[in-house]
Amino acid sequence: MKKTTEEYRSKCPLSIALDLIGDKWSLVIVRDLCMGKSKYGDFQSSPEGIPTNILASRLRLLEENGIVIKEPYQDRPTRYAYFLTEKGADLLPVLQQLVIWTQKYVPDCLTPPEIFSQITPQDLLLKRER
Amino acid sequence: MKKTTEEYRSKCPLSIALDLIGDKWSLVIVRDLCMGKSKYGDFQSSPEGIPTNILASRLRLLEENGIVIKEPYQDRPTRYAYFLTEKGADLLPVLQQLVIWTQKYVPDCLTPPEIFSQITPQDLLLKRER
DNA sequence: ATAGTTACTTGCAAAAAGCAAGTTTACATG
DNA sequence: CATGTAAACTTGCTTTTTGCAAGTAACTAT
Repeated sequence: MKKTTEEYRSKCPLSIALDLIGDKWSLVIVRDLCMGKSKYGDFQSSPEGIPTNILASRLRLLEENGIVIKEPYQDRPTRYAYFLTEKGADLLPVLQQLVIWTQKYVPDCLTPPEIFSQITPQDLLLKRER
Repeated sequence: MKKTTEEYRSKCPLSIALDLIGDKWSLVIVRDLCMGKSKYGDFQSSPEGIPTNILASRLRLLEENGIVIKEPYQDRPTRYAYFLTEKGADLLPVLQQLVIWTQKYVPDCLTPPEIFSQITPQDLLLKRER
């Protein structure tokens, strides 16, 4: 995933998207955020087993790119919970299409909770506000 | 991108999709195929400037994963042109959603040809048959 | 005969990923 | 009070992947 200051490979919107979130881990974190996870340990406990240094660096990059924001959820020590921004929530249709594709072509993959295919980016943000 | 024989990180359809095409280059090649490019040199000449060894390895993996097929377009020496399979063409909605997202959030990106947002996976395969 | 084209492969250096261990700050227990 | 546990990271190091440059093979054109 691209550091914010670097240049894009081209001005094609597809390649820019891949510069920003085109790696093996970023969208896995976004998926977890869509499913309501918000703390560091939540992401670590996902079945893919993301290495902790990669998780920390991806959260930083996702924040730099305006896809997530972090908010303190306690003091002493200050700990942060992570949430999707509108920009991040708008990645949901991308995730949904990826899931549809895999479901069609990869036999032994799981079926996500029904709600996953039904929610919209707005739903994710509304959940946030409550 | 995943070698065909390896295991997936999990059985989640999202992470499987990323195991298969979650890297910086695979979908750039799929984009070019959607736009009618088919020869090695066509992919090389795209503005992103894919390194030739990466291009060769990605075409091999995309073929192993059933996303592209190659067909000889001349003999002496035998040269192959690459085309999307149905599985590959069905990645179009993913690309379209990625483009919508970038257009919404990244100011100075280009607008793809109007046809790109209008075509369907079936159109790509029909084009093939002619 | 020489140069050019197309589609690659090979070798090597640089960058990124992955693993294990360590650090920090605080709470909980005996 | 000392020890242990937990959450959220960071650091160090090895392995893998990427990226660049150069080389190769099989023709075609001049």
